[in-house]
Amino acid sequence: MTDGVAERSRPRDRILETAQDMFHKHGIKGVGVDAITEAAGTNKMTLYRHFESKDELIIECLRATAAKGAAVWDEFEAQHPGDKLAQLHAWVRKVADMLASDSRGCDMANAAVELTETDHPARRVIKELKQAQRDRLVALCRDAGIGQAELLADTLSLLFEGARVSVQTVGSEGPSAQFVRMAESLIASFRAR
Amino acid sequence: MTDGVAERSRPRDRILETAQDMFHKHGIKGVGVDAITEAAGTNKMTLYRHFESKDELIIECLRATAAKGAAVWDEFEAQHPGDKLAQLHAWVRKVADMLASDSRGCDMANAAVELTETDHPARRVIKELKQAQRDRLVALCRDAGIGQAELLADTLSLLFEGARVSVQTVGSEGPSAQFVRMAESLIASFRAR
DNA sequence: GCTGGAAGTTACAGACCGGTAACACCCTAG
DNA sequence: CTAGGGTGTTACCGGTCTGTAACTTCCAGC
Repeated sequence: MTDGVAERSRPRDRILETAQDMFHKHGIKGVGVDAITEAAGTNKMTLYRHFESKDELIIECLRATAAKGAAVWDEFEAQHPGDKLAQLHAWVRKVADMLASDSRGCDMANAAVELTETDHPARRVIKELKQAQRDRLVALCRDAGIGQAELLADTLSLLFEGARVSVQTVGSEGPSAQFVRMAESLIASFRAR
Repeated sequence: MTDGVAERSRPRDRILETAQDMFHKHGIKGVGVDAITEAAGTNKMTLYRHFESKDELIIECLRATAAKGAAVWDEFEAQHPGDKLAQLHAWVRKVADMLASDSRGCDMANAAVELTETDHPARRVIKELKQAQRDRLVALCRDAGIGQAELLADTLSLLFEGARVSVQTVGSEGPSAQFVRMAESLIASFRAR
């Protein structure tokens, strides 16, 4: 039987899960490794047996978060098999849900804000993952039969990214409240070209 | 004669200027008060004689940065007196300049990412300043004779915010490179309605 | 020249940080 | 039963952080 937050899974998994959650809520520099291990029901030595440094843990967390995001895209395909336009609209709704239910924005973007050293090992990972996200959105737009797929995907990307930041600064009643309307009318106008 | 970075102005002004610069480059949690005072050519005691805490210094820095931003808007008015549409286009160009010349994004947004405590004193200041920014953009759009001024301003706000974040994650060659094209075609389509 | 306030200096308190060493424990595979 | 690897525990290192105390130095206004 699992007991509450920290499942009785293997320590490494608990650490990774807990670290993702705490980094998301309190920021990377706002959480120490001691706090993570305590919340994960383990200890610092065990963490350092599985991750060679906090930086590596950060990277693994970002990869795990991105993998969860990729899984959501797979759900779109499962729910609307072959219907790329429906998948695009599902993405818009999903984004709106995230904006309404979470006020801490994108972990990768937040990490990029916090980790200012240009040669920080996490930065290239962030760039890779964000480019993969963008590529997937471009492919979706293209496969939905939209002409200027790159431009639409980039525009939607910026709206998305901006909305997640805006929620953090002025809350979900600010400009981000109009995200669905903006995205839908954008998609419509690109389809009309 | 001023010697390099730290002008021979009054210590409080030097601290404020230096702190703005260092917070912007290295993040709030990435800079200690000792480092600020040293770079400002003064010392920690003097800082704490002028600011009651680091948090208050942060707030003053945000206000100062916002004031500089407001001054840019005044330049638009000076360069295109009465021509609100030209001022809107000047804003678009200015944003593009910022995206190309600075890779560290908006200080207020970055602060919101770093200061995760919901009751942090800086958070309400960030919200106030961001709302003021938004209000000014709405007014500009409305005075430019655009019908759905709020919606256009909110859309431009999200594009802007998203572009500044995107520069931090994937660089200035990513989606943010299309900002001008997106903004201009948006303005055109709103004007056509 | 004197005085008073602003600024500089040194030292320190107390907390937290990432990371490591040494050792005890437990549980499973053989 | 035993061996060994994964895990837990405690203590510690060296460094950094915000913030303060006590004292000295400087400089402008009178």
